[in-house]
Amino acid sequence: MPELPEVETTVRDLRKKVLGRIVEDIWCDFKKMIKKPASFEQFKKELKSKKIRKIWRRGKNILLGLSDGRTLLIHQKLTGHLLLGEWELKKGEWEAKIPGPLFADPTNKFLHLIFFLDNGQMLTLSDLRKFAKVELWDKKELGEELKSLGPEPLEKSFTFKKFKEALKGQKRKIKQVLMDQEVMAGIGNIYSDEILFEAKVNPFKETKRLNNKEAKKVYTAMGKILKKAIAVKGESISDFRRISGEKGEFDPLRKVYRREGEKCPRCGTKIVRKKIAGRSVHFCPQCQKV
DNA sequence: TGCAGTGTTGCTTC
DNA sequence: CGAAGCAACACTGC
Repeated sequence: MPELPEVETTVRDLRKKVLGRIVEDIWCDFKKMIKKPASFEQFKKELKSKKIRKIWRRGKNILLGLSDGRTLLIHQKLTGHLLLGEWELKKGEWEAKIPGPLFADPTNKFLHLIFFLDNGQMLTLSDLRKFAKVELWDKKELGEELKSLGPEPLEKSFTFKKFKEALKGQKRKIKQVLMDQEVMAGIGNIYSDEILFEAKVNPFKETKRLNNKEAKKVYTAMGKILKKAIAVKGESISDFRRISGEKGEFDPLRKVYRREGEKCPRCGTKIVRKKIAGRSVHFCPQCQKV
């Protein structure tokens, strides 16, 4: 599940490897993932010969700025992840050259989209469940598209004061609010559980019932957990991999997510799993009392 | 064996 | 309007 730390990891890896590269050709076997422009042929035509000039992140979106001023937006959703391989020209046709160790990992074999680049590299999207979306936006439309996203949790400008304002008037439980991309952008199920454990706040806590001290703890834990996760290149409990195919190293640092029945590392109480609005939530019933 | 569980987003429903 | 439910999809585990 690529959330903010995984998307940030991908973006930093991409900057090192594909900045300045030119898209020579594109292959796709699941054209429904290309949402804009509507036709794949048009998408291919518009991307061909364009240079990748800028790479950044907004929430969970990967953004590639192109030499014609347009931007390629990739949202990996649940199981999508980008991988960097190589191609070679055989009998006048592109052929993907797949590094053995990378594609020996079963999560890396669901290739549905390939960008053939000008230096013999290929940037591919592996996505088991095929929920990922890819869009090509004009500059002025992109701003409109991203407008609904809330602030970036790690931006310096997202102060505790701004955080409290974002929580103001919320009628849902704190876990739901942290995961709402319009409130703040980039947090999903894994990191909301980990942040609330770190803050010792119960995920079922009604947001309006958080006192200043608790809100501060959630805010501080949010910064701490997200930065830590970025430093170790994200989690790989499920499908996420770095573009090299390597796993992120957050998994052993995970305190509660998917640890139902295991002992809380703080107090030894068994971690429980419950549901909030149809999604699983993991927490320590002792450390995180309502 | 079959079916619930997995979790992001956007659309539909209430 | 806001919140809940469900579909998009495919594989795993019970």
